[in-house]
Amino acid sequence: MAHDVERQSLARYLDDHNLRHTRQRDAILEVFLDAEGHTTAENLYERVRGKHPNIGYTTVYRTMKLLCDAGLAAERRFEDGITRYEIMHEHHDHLVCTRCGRIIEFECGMIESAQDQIADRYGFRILRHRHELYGHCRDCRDD
Amino acid sequence: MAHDVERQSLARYLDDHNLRHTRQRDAILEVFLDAEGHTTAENLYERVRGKHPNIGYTTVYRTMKLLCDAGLAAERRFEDGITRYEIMHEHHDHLVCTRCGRIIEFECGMIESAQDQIADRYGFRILRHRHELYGHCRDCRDD
DNA sequence: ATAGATGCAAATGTTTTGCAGGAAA
DNA sequence: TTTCCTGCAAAACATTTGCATCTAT
Repeated sequence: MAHDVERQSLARYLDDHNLRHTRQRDAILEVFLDAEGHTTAENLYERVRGKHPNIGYTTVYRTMKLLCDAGLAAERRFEDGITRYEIMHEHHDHLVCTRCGRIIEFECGMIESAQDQIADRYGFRILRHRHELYGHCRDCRDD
Repeated sequence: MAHDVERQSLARYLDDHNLRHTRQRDAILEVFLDAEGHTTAENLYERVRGKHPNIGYTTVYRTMKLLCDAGLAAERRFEDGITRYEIMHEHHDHLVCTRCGRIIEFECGMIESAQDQIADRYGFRILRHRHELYGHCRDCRDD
């Protein structure tokens, strides 16, 4: 069965926190993992509705928050103001195509260490950051 | 008289676009320039009300949009979801203290060129970016 | 049996829009 | 006097909350 690791991970988190294992949580986790990308609450909602026509937005939002707490998902908010959820994995930042909406992940050690230098300069302690490059992807650029 | 350059700059923009020179626009520009920082609409609204008790939020928002179009102001939206306006000047990014709300500007050529390299790698054309470092400033860190 | 979860409707909070009256050119 | 502005109230919009009901344990 696919997504077995994640399901177990969620089960463990629920047990550890005295939370309940419900069919809605299962369904949302499944749909979230199938997307494998930067999914919106709306997209999740519509797709879960396929299997569970009565599920509400509320449950989608609450469950995604739960998945974030459980370390399975991460919230991202780009310029359009809509929250997207991605499957949690190593640290990275994003390129966002403002034409087709494509989101590309990148990672750059040079930038990370430059950030640390800047933080030092100002006596600042960095807890997290947000670094997004907006523009046109290979398929959308005109030049 | 202070802020003379900016007032003239606005006047020129209004003339060029057949827009009107009103006392509200004057007042909001004045209050915006006095702040010299990353001001919210709420803050502007409250301070303009001191001189013009009847002014509405609508006018603040519309005027700030105008000042952005005129190249005098720039909009920034950090993690708290509230739009802040800063006086337009050379390109820079921000350190944001999540305890006291202090905002420090920084600029780093090394990061800029690293970004260009990343864009090249993906065939991406960067139009703009957002780079924010969140954490605790010198006065707020505990370690 | 009971703590917790769900889903609807209503609230939230910031920003935007419709519109009737008001002011600049 | 005509075009643009203003300010109020209401809308927009994504997300959250109150609450009565349901369900996992």
